[in-house]
Amino acid sequence: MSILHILQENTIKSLGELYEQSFSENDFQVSQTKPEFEGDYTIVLFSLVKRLKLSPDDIGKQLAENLVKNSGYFTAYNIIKGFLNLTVKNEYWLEVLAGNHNDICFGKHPMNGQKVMVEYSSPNTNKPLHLGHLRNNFLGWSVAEILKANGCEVFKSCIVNDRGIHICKSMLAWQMFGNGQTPHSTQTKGDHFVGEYYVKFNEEYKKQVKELADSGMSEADAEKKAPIMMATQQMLQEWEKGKPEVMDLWKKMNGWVYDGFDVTYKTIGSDFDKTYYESNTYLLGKKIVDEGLKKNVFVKDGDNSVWIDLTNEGLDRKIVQRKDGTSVYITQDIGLAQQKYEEYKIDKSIYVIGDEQNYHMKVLKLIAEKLALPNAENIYHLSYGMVELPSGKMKSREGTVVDADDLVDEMLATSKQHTEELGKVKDFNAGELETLYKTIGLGAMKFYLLRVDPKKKMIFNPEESIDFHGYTGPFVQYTYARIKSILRKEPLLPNASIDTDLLKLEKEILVTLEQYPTMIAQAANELNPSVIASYVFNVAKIFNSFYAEHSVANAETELKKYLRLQLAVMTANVLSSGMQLLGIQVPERM
RNA sequence: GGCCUCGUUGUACAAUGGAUAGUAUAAGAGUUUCCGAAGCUCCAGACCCAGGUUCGAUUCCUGGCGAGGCCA
Repeated sequence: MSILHILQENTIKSLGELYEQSFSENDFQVSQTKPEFEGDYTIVLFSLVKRLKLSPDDIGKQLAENLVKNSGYFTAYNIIKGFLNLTVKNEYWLEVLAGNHNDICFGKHPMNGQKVMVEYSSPNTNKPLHLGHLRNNFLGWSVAEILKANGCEVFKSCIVNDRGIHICKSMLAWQMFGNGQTPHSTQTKGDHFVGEYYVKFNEEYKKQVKELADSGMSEADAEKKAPIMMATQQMLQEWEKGKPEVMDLWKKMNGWVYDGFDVTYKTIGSDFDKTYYESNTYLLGKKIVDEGLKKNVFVKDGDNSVWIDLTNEGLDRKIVQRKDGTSVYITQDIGLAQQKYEEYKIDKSIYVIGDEQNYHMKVLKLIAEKLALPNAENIYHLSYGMVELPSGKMKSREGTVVDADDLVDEMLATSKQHTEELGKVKDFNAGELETLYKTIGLGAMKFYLLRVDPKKKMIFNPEESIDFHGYTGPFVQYTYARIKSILRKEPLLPNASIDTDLLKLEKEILVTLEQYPTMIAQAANELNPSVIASYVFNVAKIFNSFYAEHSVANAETELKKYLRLQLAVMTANVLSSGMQLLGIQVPERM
């Protein structure tokens, strides 16, 4: 139990004794004491003033006296303008340190029996991954790890959008312009290869539309009547009927794409416990429509299309099956939601999907609830904002989309350049250097994309992300490597006793380290890795400022040296653990 | 047109309704015979506007203005 909880419980108890009423933790606020004041934790007294009809000073004084006398955890207090600052006894902090400094699992919570699925990444197979996918992948992976650390059993899943008109576009363009070329024959990564034909399709399409429009056809008609588009529509129908040549082509080209994706996923560290393919799940929609009609959740219109009325929920009437009997995305998604539950018996289902789908996901959840799917209320859309560049928004039409692989390459090159400029790694061999560049480059990118609240749109600045100064991944990695270096030179040896006199900065490190379990719980609760990112950075910063002034080597006494080494070990463990939750590689040297 | 999200220093990000609105960068001033200066110390700069609720509002509510997204 953290000192925060201890303080809350004792405060509730003390208030009860003093004023003979019952209190809860919502009746007052506890926060960490600001550095410029004396004390470790602060109770804000204003919320109690009205209820007790006493002045903040009186309440503070009575409460503090009681806490100091009875709890056994607090040694001193002061009251400033309605804020009660309490000092926790040194023995408590030293016990935390002695008991946990060597525990590499410190901060992680025991299994709680909850099963959670995190669906993320979810690519289309007609083009390669881009910058937006990177935010998605890093978020999904990190959230899954954070939930595990918080005690959940987690299944990572991915739904591959492997069918539909967009795939057929690439396929048709390859038939027209491919000349039998393959990723192998052109030395191109498979997903990029297929993506090129998607671009070629659009170029040809635009050309044909313009020709038709020039010959007098209306713009709208031209868009429908362009031969290449009609051929694509026909191919989609043939695919749905399972025509062998089309299926073979489809399998071949998707295979190329998967080979490409595998490489990217391996580089960025994404993995999945279960991959779903839309080609297998898109028929689940039909089952759902039947079920919905039976339960009178859906209604059939005169033209045979099926609808759901969500006007009472403040939304629209929404179509769930077209008049030709084909299902729409939303119904397929509900079918898959049901299948996930049946296969894994999950308590909670998290979808990492961009915020442009907020409306879609709201409807999905609502329909699932109306159909009374198990745990429908525990469908959660982890919505994230778009990633923009300093130069502006990414627009596929304008060709300003940043390719994931290209960006990763750029990050590796930059990390190499910066590292070489510093010239600190002369004793590294070629293999170690390559690993290091990857560790730094990817660490920089992950930290930068995760340090922002997921809900908010953000600007990704590649140059700034790989800066070794400031609020960045490399700074945290550097701090870790530096601690490991100190510990190599001066290992921590067992010692019977420890200095009980703490410097203010030593205590600041301890207070911060002790909060790690709370931070994991908060990050899991909010599904927000930025909580961990800012915490880890804070730990690194405090460590640096402390050891700049108070080195291990020059410690005043042996007891001080021992204490500082213990602190260094615990800091390294927390940094390492936190970086792993963010998917960041932990360098022993850099 | 309807619905949703967001406006915080030059820039990028924080802040369960609480202390002097944090942090990082860039700008300015220091700091390497000292365990890693990829560090540390100091300095200066911001809540879109107008109302309302409150002991107290960047936060909650209403209305503007501005940016973005979704739907037909």
